[in-house]
Amino acid sequence: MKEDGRTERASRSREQKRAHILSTAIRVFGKKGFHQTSIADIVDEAGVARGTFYLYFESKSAVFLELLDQLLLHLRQNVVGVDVGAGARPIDEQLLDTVRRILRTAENNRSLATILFREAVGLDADVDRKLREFYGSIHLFLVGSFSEGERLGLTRPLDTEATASCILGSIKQVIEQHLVVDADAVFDIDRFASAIVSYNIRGLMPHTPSN
Amino acid sequence: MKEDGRTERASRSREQKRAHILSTAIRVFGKKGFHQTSIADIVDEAGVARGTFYLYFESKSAVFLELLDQLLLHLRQNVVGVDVGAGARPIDEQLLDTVRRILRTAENNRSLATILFREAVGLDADVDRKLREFYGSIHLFLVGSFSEGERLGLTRPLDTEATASCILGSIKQVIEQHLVVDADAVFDIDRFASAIVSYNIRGLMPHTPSN
Amino acid sequence: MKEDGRTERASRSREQKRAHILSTAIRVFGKKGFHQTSIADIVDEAGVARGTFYLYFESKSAVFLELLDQLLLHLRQNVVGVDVGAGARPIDEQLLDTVRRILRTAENNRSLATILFREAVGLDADVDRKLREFYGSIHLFLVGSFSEGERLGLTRPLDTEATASCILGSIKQVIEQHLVVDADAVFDIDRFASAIVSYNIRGLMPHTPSN
Amino acid sequence: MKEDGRTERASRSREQKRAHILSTAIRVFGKKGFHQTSIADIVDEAGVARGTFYLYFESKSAVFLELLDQLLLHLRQNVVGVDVGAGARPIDEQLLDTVRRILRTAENNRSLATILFREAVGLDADVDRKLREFYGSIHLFLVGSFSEGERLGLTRPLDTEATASCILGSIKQVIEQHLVVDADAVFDIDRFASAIVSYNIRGLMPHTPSN
DNA sequence: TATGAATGAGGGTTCATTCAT
DNA sequence: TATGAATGAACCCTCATTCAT
Repeated sequence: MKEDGRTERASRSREQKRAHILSTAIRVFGKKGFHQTSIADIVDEAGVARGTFYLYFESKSAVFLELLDQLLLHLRQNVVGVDVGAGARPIDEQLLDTVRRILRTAENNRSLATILFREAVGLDADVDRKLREFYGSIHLFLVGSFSEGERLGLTRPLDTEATASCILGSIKQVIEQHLVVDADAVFDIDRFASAIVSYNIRGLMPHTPSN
Repeated sequence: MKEDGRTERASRSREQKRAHILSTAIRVFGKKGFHQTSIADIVDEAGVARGTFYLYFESKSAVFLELLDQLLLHLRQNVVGVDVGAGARPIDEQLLDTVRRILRTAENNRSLATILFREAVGLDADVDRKLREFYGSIHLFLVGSFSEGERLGLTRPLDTEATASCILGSIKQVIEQHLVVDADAVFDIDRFASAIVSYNIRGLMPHTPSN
Repeated sequence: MKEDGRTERASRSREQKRAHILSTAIRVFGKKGFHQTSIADIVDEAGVARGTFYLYFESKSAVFLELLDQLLLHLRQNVVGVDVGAGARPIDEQLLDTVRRILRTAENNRSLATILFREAVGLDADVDRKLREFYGSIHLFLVGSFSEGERLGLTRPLDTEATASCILGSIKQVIEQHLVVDADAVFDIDRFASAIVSYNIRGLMPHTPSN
Repeated sequence: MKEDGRTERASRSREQKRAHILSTAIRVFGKKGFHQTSIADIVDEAGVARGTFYLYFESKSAVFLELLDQLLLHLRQNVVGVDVGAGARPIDEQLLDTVRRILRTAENNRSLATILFREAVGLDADVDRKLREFYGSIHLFLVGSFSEGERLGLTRPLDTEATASCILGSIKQVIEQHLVVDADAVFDIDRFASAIVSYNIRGLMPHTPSN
């Protein structure tokens, strides 16, 4: 039977509908919060039947976990180490780029970011673990970078763990305050990225730059 | 009249019972989280009847709001400006003391802090407003301090708003990471306070200290 | 505090309400069958709120298990061995009494019996196990009785297991056919008890009685 | 016209597919029970699409009704009267053959028999009526046989109705106990048929046979 | 005929809150 | 004031059945 065309089309449509429900869920979760959002809210907004939701997602928690994964994946891709090789671009420029990418990702996924910052913790064991792993891996990455930086003389000696928390917290707070709380204000990525890097760099570098 | 004594005693007892229920609620919320905690959990643990709870608190949200108030009050009391007058103690020492007090308050109210960091956001409109006000006032205070500091030549020119978020985020993250997430580890207040201040000061000061 | 009276009264009332819901459940299950009965049916008929049901019973299955226990207990109490001692009443009279008691128990709990015969099997693992245990213990008891009877020369040599099934089946079928299926007909206990015993005895006795 | 061939083939295939689904349903119902079996279980196991099921059967109940019909037909064919004419084989041999055939039918359709005994009653009105009719007709047949037997002096005077229930119950219980409950044990047809007939005959015959 | 995505009524259960005692 | 039984709205989820392709 030559059903490829049909199957393929169906498959495409399946993907689309799944994506449609997922993006609706993101929007609604972002607007009302996880606990305040009922399956009814999502399916009403998405214009599908109650049961349809369960064709694509196992449960309310499952869809949340999925959109969380999606955001964490985006963010992870933007956290990269700096290139310290000869001929590499200046470190502060590299850092600026990284922070910019992170902020841009957050801005492009404002609903997701809102969810991440407003709801994600304390939801359920799976979500908690996932978040701990995510922040844990970022934390670990920063700790490693500081050790390396110190070895290369790029940073002063630091309490690497505490400092990693400080930097992580800086970025989180900027996103939370200026993207999530002040949801209606424009989010000036360059401004905030510069401020973060400038603030952080000066706190890390062994010598004050001449400028 | 004997009435007075009775009333007073009753009144005292009323306050005590209220406090008893409140502290029980703090404990239970801290252990299980807000949504996972039912009124049944609280009254069972407190050893009072279901209805009694509603004699002292309007609702589940109301009790949460109250314990939130309690924590925010504690914290607010510890955020004080530095004394820049002649003969004042060195600024970094003053800052160190402030951060120490904040961390100590968090440690002394670990359940409350846990709730604050894990549950408070996105709960309901009242809680949200209260948190926004709290962080907003801290933020404002920091912005004001930076302006003043800049005027006095104590800090370099800064994006005051963004930098305020960075500092706030640093402290929040240290508490969240090392007090809430690593709940079983010892929380070395002096170490973390030093790290925070050291990290922040060097990022703020116009000139690198000589050491 | 002298709350004994209140507590006691409350306790009594609690028992009564529980019994009320249970008997309602028996009636409704008996009328509509387990699967066709919803919690809504029971609480509507009992005149209590949905949630009230769950104050007294853990689940729909739990209430079923409980009423099943109740009936099996009644029935078990009526299955007793015959007294073969000197001066004991004639065996057939004793058997007649036993069968009469069983049938009477079934009649007095017609709804329960209906449920037992119409619904109980295949419902869920717990129920299944309980029924298997019940019939198994009856079966075992009969097998033992036959062995003993054979030893005493009271019965002819038999395939004890198969014969136990036959007798058990006889009684079950009489109840099912004449109490459950012909629910509107009068259930003449004496007649059916006599028929069962007469039919069974003659199949078991080593010698045909002279008449 | 080639049409015929195609139609015939299609028709054959239609019948085959129907039979395939039906036998799958029997297997699945027998394994999991009616209520625990979903349409999804059946179509998955059968390897057809959900909608296809409804091309061949009206509903879940309808397919159950049909497989019930199938089993009842098998069983009905095996319940035949004894030949009392001159030169006929001994009555007990004839009865033994009948019981053997019944047990063999049950064994050959173990899934169906399991369904019959574990699920059939209380399912829905149609099934109930069908079962009542079936057992009613067997019952009627036995009652008639006893009347005839009494007239011919082959049986003692009996409460024909009650006794018919007893015999029916014996056979049912043996099947239920030893084929359905002890599903893993070997089902020794000859043994159980002998036991049933021996037990029943001696309970029915006016005189003890000389052996 | 065959498909399988879509439907939506209906299920059992929970729990914050009320209120008669 | 204290009690705890009672309430019932709201929740998440299932699944027999339908229907566009």
